[in-house]
Amino acid sequence: MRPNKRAELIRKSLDLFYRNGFHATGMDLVAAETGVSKTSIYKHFRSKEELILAVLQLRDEDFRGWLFQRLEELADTPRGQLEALFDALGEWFEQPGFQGCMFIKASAEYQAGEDPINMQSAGHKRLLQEHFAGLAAKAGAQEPAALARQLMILKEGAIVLAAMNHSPAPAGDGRQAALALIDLAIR
Amino acid sequence: MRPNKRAELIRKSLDLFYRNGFHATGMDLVAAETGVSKTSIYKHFRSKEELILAVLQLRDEDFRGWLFQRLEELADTPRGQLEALFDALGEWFEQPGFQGCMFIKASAEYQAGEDPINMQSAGHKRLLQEHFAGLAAKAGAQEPAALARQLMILKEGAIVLAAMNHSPAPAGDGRQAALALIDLAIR
DNA sequence: ATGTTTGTGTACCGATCTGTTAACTTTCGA
DNA sequence: TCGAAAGTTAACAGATCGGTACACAAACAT
Repeated sequence: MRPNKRAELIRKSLDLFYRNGFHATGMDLVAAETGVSKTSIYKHFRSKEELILAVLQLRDEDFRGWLFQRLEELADTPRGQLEALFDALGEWFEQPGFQGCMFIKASAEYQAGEDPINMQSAGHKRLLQEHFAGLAAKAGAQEPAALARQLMILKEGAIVLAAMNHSPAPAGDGRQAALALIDLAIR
Repeated sequence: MRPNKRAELIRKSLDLFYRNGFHATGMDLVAAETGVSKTSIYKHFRSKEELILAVLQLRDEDFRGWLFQRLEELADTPRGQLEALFDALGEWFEQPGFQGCMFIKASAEYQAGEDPINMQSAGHKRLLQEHFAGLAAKAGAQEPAALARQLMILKEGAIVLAAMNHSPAPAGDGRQAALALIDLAIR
């Protein structure tokens, strides 16, 4: 399979899983929507789980790449980038196809702690948290890790509520809370 | 069906859906685990969706009843009850079977805005938010609704991260953030 | 030109999905 | 005690699930 075709298969699968959920999306639908026969799919992915893991890896790279770049565009200081977090999230919430965080949904459907899908989802969150902790340290926070954990909590909560209520409003409330917490953590 | 038996069916179904997920739990398993024949189940619930809605209603009553009572036990002032929120959540996170918020998972699996399951999940969150807003108003917050929305974001984020990482730690971080936000909102 | 790899469509596998039909038991009030 | 209501088991629909077998067609390097 040409690398392009493989990448396209993963990306289209991502759209399907993101819109319909994982259990609710059958491999027949994946084959029909991607235009790749089920036989070929199973020649490159030993199971549906392996395809999901590839989808999550793409999502991880895409999302972190987008978010970190957007933060750099919005601010050029570490503190400024932390403060811009919920501005970027607000832009995401307003995108037409926004349906919440793919990793939250993945770990909700595959919630066993030792499940590879759950572990990969947790890994994504860990990478985000480490990035925020690095920014917090550069910004001079007294407890960078603690601030990063607080911002992560705000971020996940805002995503969940925005998705459930189909409203971008939680970005504004999260932003206000984040600014206050950042202000307290960095003097 | 005796009311007791019906209630038991719903409660056992709740456990199954909570542990395994909604799509991943078949009605055959529900019948086997509850001891109620599938024929009888479908005599009292027209579809799996109706059973899920009954389960969510029970969960809503149980959870709000438990949380609000626990807050009253932990503090006797409105502000104290808001401050005790993450102490109560921490207790929940440490319970053996904790697997996250049932409504977040329900709305993740049934994410269409007009889906009754999604609407019922959003209704549960709205009731919680209104309760917090009432407490915030009694506590003298300048913008009770805004504080309630911020606390909701913290709450959902802490639940999601505690479930994904199988750790009660987010309760402590959420508590610290909540105390700071409450202190800023109520002078 | 030829043989190998790679992908294709199609039909199929056994299992499971939600939901139903039918005949038989239990329960329980009149 | 009798008869309706409600529950039971068991088999069965029709569809879909994840995954595979097989025969065939295109692409490719040699």
